[in-house]
Amino acid sequence: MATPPNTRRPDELTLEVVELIGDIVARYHEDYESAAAEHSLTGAQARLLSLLSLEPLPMRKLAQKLKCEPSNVTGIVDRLESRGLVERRPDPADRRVKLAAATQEGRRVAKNLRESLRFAREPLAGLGREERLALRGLLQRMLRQPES
Amino acid sequence: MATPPNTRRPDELTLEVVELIGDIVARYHEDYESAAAEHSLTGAQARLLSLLSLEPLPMRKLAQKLKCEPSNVTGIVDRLESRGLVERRPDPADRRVKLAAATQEGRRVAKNLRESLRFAREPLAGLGREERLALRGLLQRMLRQPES
DNA sequence: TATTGTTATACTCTATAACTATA
DNA sequence: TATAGTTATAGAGTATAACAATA
Repeated sequence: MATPPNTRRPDELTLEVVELIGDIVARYHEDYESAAAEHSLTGAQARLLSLLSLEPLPMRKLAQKLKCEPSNVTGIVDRLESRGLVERRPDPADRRVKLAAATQEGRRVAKNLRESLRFAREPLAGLGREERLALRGLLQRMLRQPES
Repeated sequence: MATPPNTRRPDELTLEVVELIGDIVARYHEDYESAAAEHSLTGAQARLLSLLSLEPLPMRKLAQKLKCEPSNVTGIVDRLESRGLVERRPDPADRRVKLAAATQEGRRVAKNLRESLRFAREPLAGLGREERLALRGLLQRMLRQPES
């Protein structure tokens, strides 16, 4: 028999776990925003800069990754560009495309940002290696669930 | 000897777990925002309404819980009030205070909102009872870590 | 004097629609 | 025609500072 569609009301344990995840999410966000603020960045700017610290991306692609409209990306990149953290380059293959890329300074800031994320150290500090392995496995399985 | 302050660079496994948590956070947020949008609410409005569905709160207290300035709460409550989901009541004990409270309709919307949070069902659907118990334990221990 | 809530202001993020330059 | 990026616009969230009412 196939698994029935999951339309039942979640049980007590599930709700409890969902609430805990909500707490983790809140904690993660606070840490992320305050780490960004320490570098005079907004959350959106920090996320975009972090993406670009890995590789240059077309504006369109950035919008997809940030899950926002392309018109928003223009403004965020504008602000980062005016601070010298990001630059726009032409795409040799398609003259319509502009590639946004982190400058050297931008990569430096992105690196500092990553390292100042307290969340990376503190909440996990109470877990031993075995527990982190277990947590990793559980999170991986959760993320492997279909979108809908 | 006391445990040394945790200033070391996080190891590979920790970074991996942090990244997974980042993915979970992103997924949770998408779901939360889209559940809110289905009820024509913004994320901030949904969070505030959810708080008030439990108990009436002074504007000041709401700002603390939402971790924003009190002046912002005025606007969010204004918008919810204009839709009949929230109302302001005087506090008999202190005439400076205004208590924000969910209306009956507001509580109904908050309940729907909670139940339409897909995150409560799907990502956890792949985990059995034992795994959920393990996850709960791990998350609880993470949240028990000090703030700083 | 201190506190509560509000107003005024300015900035950022957001979506939508219209525009341009390329393809 | 279709696509990439931009501009214009309007609404919402945010912090800061100043204010009225109350403690």
